[in-house]
Amino acid sequence: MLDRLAPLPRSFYARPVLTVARDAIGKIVVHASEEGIAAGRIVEAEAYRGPEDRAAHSAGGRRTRRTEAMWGAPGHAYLFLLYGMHWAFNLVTTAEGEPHAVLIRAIEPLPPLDLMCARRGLAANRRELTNGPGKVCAALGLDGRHYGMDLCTPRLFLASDGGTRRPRIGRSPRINVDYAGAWARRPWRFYERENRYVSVKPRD
DNA sequence: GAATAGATTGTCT
DNA sequence: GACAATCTATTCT
Repeated sequence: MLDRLAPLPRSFYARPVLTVARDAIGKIVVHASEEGIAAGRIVEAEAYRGPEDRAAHSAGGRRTRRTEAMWGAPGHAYLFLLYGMHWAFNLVTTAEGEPHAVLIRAIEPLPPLDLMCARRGLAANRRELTNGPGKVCAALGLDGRHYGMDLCTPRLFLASDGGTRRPRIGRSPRINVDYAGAWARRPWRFYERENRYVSVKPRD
């Protein structure tokens, strides 16, 4: 099943970041590593749009070693370390020189589940498997080594599910960006309604 | 179910 | 030296 999936083209990422974030819901992330294959349906994602968006790492035009990937060409991976112990996975979007990215906050794991369960130390069908950005990276086996990786290769990519399931999409403010003032209240988080793997319960 | 504390490290001021 | 787009275990109710 998973081996029949083909990477979405770069044109998928080379669009406005809010469009990509919304369109990412229902897409499948695949990571094929030496350990094996792991994949899931994206059920929650957030858009970050520097330099004007004060919640983005690229806010105010910040361009450092850490944020460099955000400024690069669309269709690449931006990963960063949170709180010294969890990685977060983002899609670089829009165009080179525009530091926009989509944070993948939650996925619904797809079989085979054994590798993801082993990496998380949890039984299958536990929603804690992948209901948060750090958990997604742990389950998929993503970390700093994947920084800047091209998402249009068979190693790490997004794919369409072939339109088998049409997600009902909800919107809400982004999670844990209170420091960004008015920007924190923008509804730039997208999620699949009623999906049990969505991290923070939306109030809709 | 909600609230809280503690973990732990690369990056930037 | 402060801090971060978080997670987990624990301790409540």
